[in-house]
Formats: sequence, C-alpha cells, structure tokens
Amino acid sequence: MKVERCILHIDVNNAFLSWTAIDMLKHGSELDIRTIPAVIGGDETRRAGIVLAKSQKAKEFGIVTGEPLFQARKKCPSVQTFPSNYLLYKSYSNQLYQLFLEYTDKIERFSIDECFLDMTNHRMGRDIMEIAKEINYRVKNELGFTVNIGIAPNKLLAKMASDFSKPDKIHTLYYDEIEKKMWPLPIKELFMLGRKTVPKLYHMKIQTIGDLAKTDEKLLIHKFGKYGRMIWEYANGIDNSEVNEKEELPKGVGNSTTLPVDIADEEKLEEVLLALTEQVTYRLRKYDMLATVVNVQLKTKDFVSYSHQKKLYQATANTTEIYEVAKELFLQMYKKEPIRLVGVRVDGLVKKDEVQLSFFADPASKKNEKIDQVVDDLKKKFGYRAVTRASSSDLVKKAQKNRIE
DNA sequence: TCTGGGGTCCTAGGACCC
DNA sequence: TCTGGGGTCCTAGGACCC
Repeated sequence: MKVERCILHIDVNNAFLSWTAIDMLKHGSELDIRTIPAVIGGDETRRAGIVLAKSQKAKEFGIVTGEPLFQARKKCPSVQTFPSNYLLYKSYSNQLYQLFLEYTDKIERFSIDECFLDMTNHRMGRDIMEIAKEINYRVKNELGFTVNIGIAPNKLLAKMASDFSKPDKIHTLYYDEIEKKMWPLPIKELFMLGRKTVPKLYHMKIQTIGDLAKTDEKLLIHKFGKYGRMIWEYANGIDNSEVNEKEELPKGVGNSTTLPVDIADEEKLEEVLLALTEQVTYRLRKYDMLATVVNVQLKTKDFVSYSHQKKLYQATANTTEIYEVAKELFLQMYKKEPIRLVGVRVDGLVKKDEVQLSFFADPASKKNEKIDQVVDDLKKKFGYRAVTRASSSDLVKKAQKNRIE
C-alpha cells in the first residue's frame, strides 16, 4: 500500500519588503516599513521602475506587483520606495533554509523565498499541523519575518494552499478538501495558468478551477497539447512530482539590461553587448561550466522582442570567443532601429571537466583563457567593476550594482 | 514616466539523413 | 523526376514561474 505523502510549501510573506524592513531595523531605523505604504522597486532613472514587492498597507491602496512606480504613486502619493538588495535577500534565504534543515533534508528551493519540504518520513510521530506551527513560530522569532505554510499530499496542492490567505497563515489542502477549498477559485489562481491561457479558457466558458477540473481532459489535450493535460491534472489536484532536494546545475546563464534611453548607435550597442558578455561569461566560469549555445536578445522601443542564437562547434566560457559570436548574431539581426533592451545568454551548459577537448583547439583560445583567469582573479580581489573591458559603457554599470554574486 | 531581470520548458518549422 | 515517412538537430518564438 502506498503511503500518502506529506508536503509543506513555505513562502515568505512580502519577502523583499520584509527582508529590507528587518535589515533597516537592525541598522537602527526607527521605522518598520512593513507598517506603512511602502514598496521595493527598481531604479526609475534607468526606466526599470516597477514594483517588485509591496507592504500590506500599499496593497490596500491597490498597488500591485509589476506595475510602474509612477502608477503606484498615483494610487498612493505617500508611498515610500526602497531599492532591492539581492545579496541581503540571498542571505535571509540561506538562513531560512538552514532552519528547515532541522526538520528534513528533503528540501527543494523553489525560488529565493519559497521551499518545498517533504515531511513524509520526517514527522517523528508528530502531528504535521503542530510541526508547521512550530516552524512558523520559529521563523518569526528567530529570523524576524513571517511565512505562509501550505500542507498537502503533493507539491501542487501545497503551493496552492500556501497561497490561500496571507500573511502568517497555515492552510491544509487534502484531497477531500479540493472541492470545497480550490474548485470555487477563479482559474487565474491555478499555478501555471497565466495571462495568455486564462482568456482562452474564459472563451470556453471555463471560469473556476472546478470548471476546468470537470472539463473533458481529451478536449484540453486536443486544444493545448501537453500543457492541456497538465492544467487538467492540476485542477484535479494531481501531481506526482518529487521534492527535488538536489541542487541542480544551471542550464543557461543570461544578463540583460534596459537602457536608460533608446539607442540606435551600433557601436554603443556593441559596447553594451560586450559588457553583458563579460558578466555572463564571468558567472559561467564561476560555475566551472562551458556553453554550447550563444543567444542575443533585442527589444525595440515598441516592446517588440526578437532573438538569434547559434550553436558553437566547441564548448567555451571564454569572453572573447563568446563575444565574437554574440556580435555576429547582433549584426545579423539588428535592423538599425532604436533599441530599449539588450540581452546576452548562454545555453546548453556542460561541466568543464566533463567536456571532451577538441584535438584541433585553436591555440589562441589557450591564451584567451589565461586572460580570463587573470581578469577573474582581479575581480574577486578588487570587486567586479575593478576590471572590465567594457568599462567605457556607463550604460550597464548601474545595472551591475548589487547583482554580481 | 508606460511596462525588470532571472530562469525553464515546449512547440513548430526547416535542414538533412536514411 | 515530383515522390514518402521517420528521426534528429538546429533555430525562433512563446508560454509560464518568481
């Protein structure tokens, strides 16, 4: 007989805002920004001014994640904005993970502020609700912020449960609760149903998760393929995926940046491309990995995106080699129009020591590798920005702040 | 003052081979 | 000489997530 699994999904409430708030308090601030209308936002001077996280008070004014800051200010003129701090968030995320390790080693880090815990064989005879309450209490007291916890027999249901009502809440979603707790919800609440599919389902007279659950599975597969099967299963609470505790290697690494102003100057754009390539390859080398695919993305002033990619003959992490390909791709597709965003990413990553080196390796690449290594060492010593070839490109300098790990 | 930046996975079409 | 079907690789784009 199969044992029913016991999964927790734990989600930090207003993570970025909470973490910035307690960091400010720690550094002597009198104000807890969780108690006022406040948001964590991007840099407006760089045209990246959107809401990344909001306080409960800001939410009450109708401010939503992802909207431009000026729009948030229209809703609430007194709203205060604070910059995000990736390194700080990473550190709180790690502290949270360490606390969870006291309960189980079967933990999947789903994002910087979310984890799945498989408690199936780690309950020590205790009631799961009692354990959840203890975790909730300990996070609040030891780390200073609140979490939502969902308890369910699989990951999908646990994730749905943790989302029910916030903040600082624990919800269960067992199979016999699906009909009452999940089916009445509008379809947009279902994990993996986004802004493109929801209108299509409305068109099919499917409005609630329950409607979707009761729709003929075959019809959904016919219309949406594999994805159709998945959303039907999700609506019915079916999810057999395991909590994956292994830290997975990245499959791709990319950096992109919205330019402070639209640029049509080819040379300037190439400068940006080089700066981005340097960041990407630097991160790639830190992983001890090589890339087999290079991808360049452009976004025009009208928000039209397009991209080109190219598979390489030989896997590499070398700045010069990858930049040459990136530049080639850029020149291939650039149509001389004003550009808003430039992105470089590498894909098809392989571990450096698992790669077969070509007999005919270009002797120049050995030399290039040496250069990379010297530059990387300097960066580690004196900070990322101490040494960059694209140093003349102020355009990306600001974007680099706080982002390089 | 319109609308970030980091990812993963899937699909569809063309090239090429047998 | 107008005709096929399967399989793989590559590329472009689009969906979703946080």
